[in-house]
Amino acid sequence: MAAALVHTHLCVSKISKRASITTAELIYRERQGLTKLRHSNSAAQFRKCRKAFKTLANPGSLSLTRALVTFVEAGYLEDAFHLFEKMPHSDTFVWNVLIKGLVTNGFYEEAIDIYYRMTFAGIRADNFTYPFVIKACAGLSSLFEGQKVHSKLVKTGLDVDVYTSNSLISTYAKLGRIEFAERLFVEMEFRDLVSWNSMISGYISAGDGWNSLICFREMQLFGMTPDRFSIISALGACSLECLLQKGKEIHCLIIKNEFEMDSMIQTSAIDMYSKCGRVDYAEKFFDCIPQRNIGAWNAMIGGYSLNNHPLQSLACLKKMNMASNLVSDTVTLINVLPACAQLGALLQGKSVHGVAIRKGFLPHLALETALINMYGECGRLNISELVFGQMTDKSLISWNTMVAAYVKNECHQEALKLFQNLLNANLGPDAVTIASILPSYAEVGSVREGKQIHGYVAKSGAGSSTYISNAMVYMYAKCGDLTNSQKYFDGLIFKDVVSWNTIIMANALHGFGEESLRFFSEMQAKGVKPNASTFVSLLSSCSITGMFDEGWKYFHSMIWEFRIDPQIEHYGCMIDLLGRKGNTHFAQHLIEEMPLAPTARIWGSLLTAARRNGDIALAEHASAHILKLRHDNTGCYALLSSMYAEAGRWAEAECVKHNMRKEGFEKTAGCSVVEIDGNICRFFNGDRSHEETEKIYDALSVISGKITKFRQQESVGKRANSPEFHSVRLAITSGLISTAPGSPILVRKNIRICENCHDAAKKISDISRREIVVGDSKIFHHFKCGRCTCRDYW
DNA sequence: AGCGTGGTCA
Repeated sequence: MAAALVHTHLCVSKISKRASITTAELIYRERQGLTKLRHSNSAAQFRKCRKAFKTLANPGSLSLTRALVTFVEAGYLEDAFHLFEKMPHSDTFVWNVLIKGLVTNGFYEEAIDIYYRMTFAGIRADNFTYPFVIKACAGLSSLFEGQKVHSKLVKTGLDVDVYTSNSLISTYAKLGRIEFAERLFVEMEFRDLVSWNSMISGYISAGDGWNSLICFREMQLFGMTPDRFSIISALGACSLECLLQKGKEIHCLIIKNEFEMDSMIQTSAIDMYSKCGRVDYAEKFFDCIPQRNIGAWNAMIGGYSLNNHPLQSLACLKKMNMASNLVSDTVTLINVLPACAQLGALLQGKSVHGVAIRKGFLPHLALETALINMYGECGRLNISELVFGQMTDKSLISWNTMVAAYVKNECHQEALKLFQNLLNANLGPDAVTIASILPSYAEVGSVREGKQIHGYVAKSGAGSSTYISNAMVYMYAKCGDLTNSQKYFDGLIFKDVVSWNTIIMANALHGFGEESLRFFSEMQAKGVKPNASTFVSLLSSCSITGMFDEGWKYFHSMIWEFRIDPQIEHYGCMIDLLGRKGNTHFAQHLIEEMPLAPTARIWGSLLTAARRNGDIALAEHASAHILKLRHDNTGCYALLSSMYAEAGRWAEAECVKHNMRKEGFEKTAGCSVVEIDGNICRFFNGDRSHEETEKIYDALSVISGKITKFRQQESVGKRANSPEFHSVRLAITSGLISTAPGSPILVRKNIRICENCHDAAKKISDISRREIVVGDSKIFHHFKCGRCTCRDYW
């Protein structure tokens, strides 16, 4: 209790810094207060406040209590506090007024402290006190405090008060304990309209629109007539569950009850229609409002953003600024930012940020989160990071948004690091977090990390989502663990078309073409209709494993049997397939003839084909197109320069390297990762930083001796960038000497494996009698008995 | 006596 008292004084001093009021100060404050009140445009309040100040200046005529009420009503917490400390406060009423003032102004912690100070002073809290105290618990998100207060209520018998019970219902719902709210509601002896409304909105806090609507119907069966509160909540329930029909019914109720001029109902109705995906209905409703309030505008601006009409969203904001005297508030900005994000309109986004700063809206949790998202979508991660770093208050949503921003910009390492911080901060990841982070695990995660995230998926209950399950199947496959990917897939109770597409792609990635085809037949046998993505997986599988005839067969059946128009990705697969067959002319022809504009990825396929066929002219042609289309062309430059080098055209090779540096690109350093006893070992080319370096290099020299019989002499020179010491070989060797004989070795590499190492890996798999799996930037190579699943084309 | 419950757009 002593601690609570000390705390109270600290908190009080936050609000009221001075200890006493002088007459001069009073006059000053009066002037200040009066000016403020004039602005607030309330003549009645203005007169009252003036009277209150007079009362204070002239203690003879006093009604200090009345003055206190006036201060609290005007929101002058400082003055209220001064007065409170100076007046006798043996009366419950005085305390109640102060607590009310604190709660309505958001000083929840202080309100709770005053409540404890009150009980400590021996003043009995009454049925007027508790609704505020309970509301403060909700504001603090403190279930602990809430339950403490509740038990006190039961002890004093005040829990039968309908006001108090109603507050408890909504507070429990807000604190995530809808079952407590339900129990209270059921056990209430007398339920009024507010009780029903609290329950209806309580279900919405719990994210349960269905029960909210059931409650809404039941209240009518009990003879209660819904008021504006009930209607606003019911509309919220329709938005939550996307129930357009039900929403229209409630719209009828609005008309019947003549609530159309209620601005909050207007806002809710616009929101309901746009959340149900009918921005046109929302627009109609909006257009019929003669005097639009800021809420209606905000809902409309948000509705356009939500339904992917970013230009209309921006236009709506402009219209608001032009056609009305309304000014943007925080919600306006929060709603228009997704539109900037969708358009990638950095300039507009920045100007919104500017407005937020100028108007003093920051820091603001939701607004900052929207900014992080906008900058992330516009590719300005550094600003996202800056905003995130400066946030004084972060919610799980802000964390999720930052993770998603990293993932969107393919900064997977950063995403994983942030996710780790999130776990360390003891913020339980939710389904959104997991869905955002899984692609990063797929891109850079190890099998061990994959299993770790598997644990979080199970713990968070996110595994019941098919979306997340599919991402898990893909993640395991992308981490190199096809067995667990398969297992996870087999364990799925509900498999949608994406699940099947994923397992087909998973097998394609690992070069198991026949398996892919088998899954394709199986999905059709199970009655799942393939979609365009199914064929991307299937055709990729054909091209990766070189099933030429099957590839064309499926391409044709896609068009003629399944009536799916080929998209650019399908053409990409076919061009890969043609390239693999060495038919570069036909590949080029297909690019020219296809009805879609070729992308950098398409020219990349042609470039790969050119490389395999040693066709430098074609490679130059493809590269020229890539350089025009894409910004980051590190891979393209690297490939071209190595082709020139292989052909002995050194000057041109050097020229390409020069251009690359000129544009500010560095050749990506090759890096391979192998997992040994759950530890991740990372190797660069010629890396000597590993603690077992001597052992690894000794073993590698023995291996090299066995696989390159006549080149032995050369390697004495030991150039660090010689293929002999490429990162893949270091990783494989490290795996060989540190794991049990006969067990498979899994290595992942950030860039394409070079031909020399591919050849070496085949031989190593043969002489060591081990299965070696190497995942490079494109596919997984399963080396076994001197052969690779990619059949030497990648 | 006066202080009380539920609500929109994020």
